[in-house]
Amino acid sequence: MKRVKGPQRAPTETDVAKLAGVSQSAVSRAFTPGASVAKKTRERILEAAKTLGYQTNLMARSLATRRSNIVALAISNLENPFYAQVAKELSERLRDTGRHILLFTTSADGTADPELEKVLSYQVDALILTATIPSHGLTAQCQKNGIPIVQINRESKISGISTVRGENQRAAEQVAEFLIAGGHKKFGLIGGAKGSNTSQIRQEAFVGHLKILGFPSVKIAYGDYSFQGAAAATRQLLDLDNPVDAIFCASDYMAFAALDVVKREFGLRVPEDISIVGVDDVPEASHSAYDLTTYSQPAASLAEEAIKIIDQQIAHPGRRAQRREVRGQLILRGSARLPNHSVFTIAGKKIWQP
Amino acid sequence: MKRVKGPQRAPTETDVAKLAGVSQSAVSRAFTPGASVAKKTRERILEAAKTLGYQTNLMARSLATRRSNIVALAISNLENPFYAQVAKELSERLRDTGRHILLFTTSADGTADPELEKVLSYQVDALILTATIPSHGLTAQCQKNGIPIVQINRESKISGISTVRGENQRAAEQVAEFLIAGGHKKFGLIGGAKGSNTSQIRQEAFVGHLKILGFPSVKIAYGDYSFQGAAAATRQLLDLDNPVDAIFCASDYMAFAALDVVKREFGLRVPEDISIVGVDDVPEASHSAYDLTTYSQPAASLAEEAIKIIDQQIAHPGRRAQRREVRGQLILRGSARLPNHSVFTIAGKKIWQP
DNA sequence: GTGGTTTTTGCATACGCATGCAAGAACTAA
DNA sequence: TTAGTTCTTGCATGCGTATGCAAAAACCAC
Repeated sequence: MKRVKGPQRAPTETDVAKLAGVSQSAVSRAFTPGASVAKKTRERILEAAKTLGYQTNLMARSLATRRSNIVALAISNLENPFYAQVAKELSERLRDTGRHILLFTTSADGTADPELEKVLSYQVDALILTATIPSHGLTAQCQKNGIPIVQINRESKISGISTVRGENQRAAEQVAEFLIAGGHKKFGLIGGAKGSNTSQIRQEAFVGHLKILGFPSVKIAYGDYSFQGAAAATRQLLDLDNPVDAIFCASDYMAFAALDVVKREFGLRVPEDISIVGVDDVPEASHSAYDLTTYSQPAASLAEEAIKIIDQQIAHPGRRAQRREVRGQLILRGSARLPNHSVFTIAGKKIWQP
Repeated sequence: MKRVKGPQRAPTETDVAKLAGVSQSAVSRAFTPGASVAKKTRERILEAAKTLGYQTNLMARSLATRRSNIVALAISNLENPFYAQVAKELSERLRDTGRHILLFTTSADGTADPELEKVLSYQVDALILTATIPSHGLTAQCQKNGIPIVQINRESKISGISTVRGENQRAAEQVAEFLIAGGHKKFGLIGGAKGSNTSQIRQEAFVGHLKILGFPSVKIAYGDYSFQGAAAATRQLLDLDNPVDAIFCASDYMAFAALDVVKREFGLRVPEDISIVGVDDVPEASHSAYDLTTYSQPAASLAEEAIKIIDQQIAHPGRRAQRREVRGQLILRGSARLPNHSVFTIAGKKIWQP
């Protein structure tokens, strides 16, 4: 009795062909939808493939077809549940169309990661970035090779890059109005990274809108999108001579840190003493531990739109980059004081309709 | 003036060779560490490559070398911050050795996902599973082709699969002792999925140890590792005629749900009325919102060990599967009553040393 | 300068799959 | 039955890189 030892090589189309008594090309066609194979032959081939345990070698296929069915996903903040959720949504949607994600965790937000340049080596079909800005070189290369780039949750001035984002401006403005309606007077904002334009847009809209409405002085600190950074930023805003009584955070994740500091270190009551509002509406925001009022930015829609853009760009390579905005809404919970007017409860959900 | 239109094909080694005035093989060697190329030639080639923006085509390379430098990672619970963290750690460590992650988000815990079978098509060098059990077919195929499989945080009876896990048994026993020392008498446990052996081991150890110590009756409910599931399980344990006053949860993520329900729905004070203990010590556990007492299971170490195993298996294909246990410790925070003896504070950290 | 040793280089081929082309098989209509 | 169609099939080649082998070049010692 002979025992098989050591790793064997996986069966190839040639192996299958031999067993089924056909040519390698026939086998290839049997696995190519729409190719010309007789029904009977096809069955014979599939059976042979099954008994051998044959699986298409996608490396070889992609070498021949110049399509890998792999999409690169660059994430800087996987510990932020928002991006974890985006990753999950993307993964599931891509899977449904037979594609998979090659994961790149980039270091900091903002600047480009040299590691990311290697993306092209993998012959990916597209590149999705969350909270990451690609280098000029990478962008140029992708453009040249017709690889679409989509940024999620970041604007980009670079013309070749498509964009999917939430309602940054409207979110900031509505939060501003909401906090004013709640009776607040001393506003603070915790931005993300200074280089992040998403954060910047929200900041400008928040500050600008408050100014229009009669509150010209908004205190600003930066949390760098990290938990620790946001905690430090919160301390900054509360250690002022005239500390703020309402904080708008550029992400839920940072808002969690703000809540922590506000309650534990400063002993403040939320929302009686201070209101905290975030952006994203991650699942944790609804946990009673945080119970965070926030402007939502639905990960599922972001993922969906991003993939739509990719597919369009692949189908029509010439087409120019797109910018899409996904709708969100203000989710009223317990971390911000409710205005005593214009708040309605519909189907158990609180709505603010000024 | 001629404008370049449409996507161009990426430059190949042949292109570089032509520009540098050498053969394609020379270019290949210039990019292969340890290959025989004259220093001068190499420089000329690298320069040519640079001006053309050449990047190795990894599909072609992996076709020729039979190594893809891609590791498949299957994750069922990306929304659980513990696994997000594991993914991050894995990604960073693999990146340092020039490898990348192909992400598979599998559906439920426990059973095999047919989608995962496609893993082999990508010619991955290894397969890392978190909270996922591969099908027999997949396992067999991997064995045959010499592709190592490592499970993180799950045991496996299957002989071909390596395992990296935390101290499941010790964690459960120590938590049991700790809760007894805290004066608790009515114990509950929230398990993960019924099919999860990790959960089962913890359950048996917890129940068994409590029995030895004189508490034979432990109430059990299953949270299926999901937030909603754990919330329901908590209700179950508290709706009993004789409700529990201490709950051990098979994961921090589920413990968060338990805390939520206990506080919001039942109005209980933690830890005065009830103690909640988790396992994992995810970053969120230290947030004051949860302030969760938990037995740690360091993601970084899990990732590190998993990769070590992979590398060993690749280096020595014959070697048999390994099982490793990563050490953790009981992290004392505010969600569980402290015993009034044997608790010490060292460097700001509370330690329980019975 | 010579013979021998070591390094460097190119040629040819393999990796596994896809696909244009032409030959062969099957089928249709008269 | 035959000529004309339509389907199937195999052959040959290409995708971009790696590598064994032998030829060429460079180097070395005397």
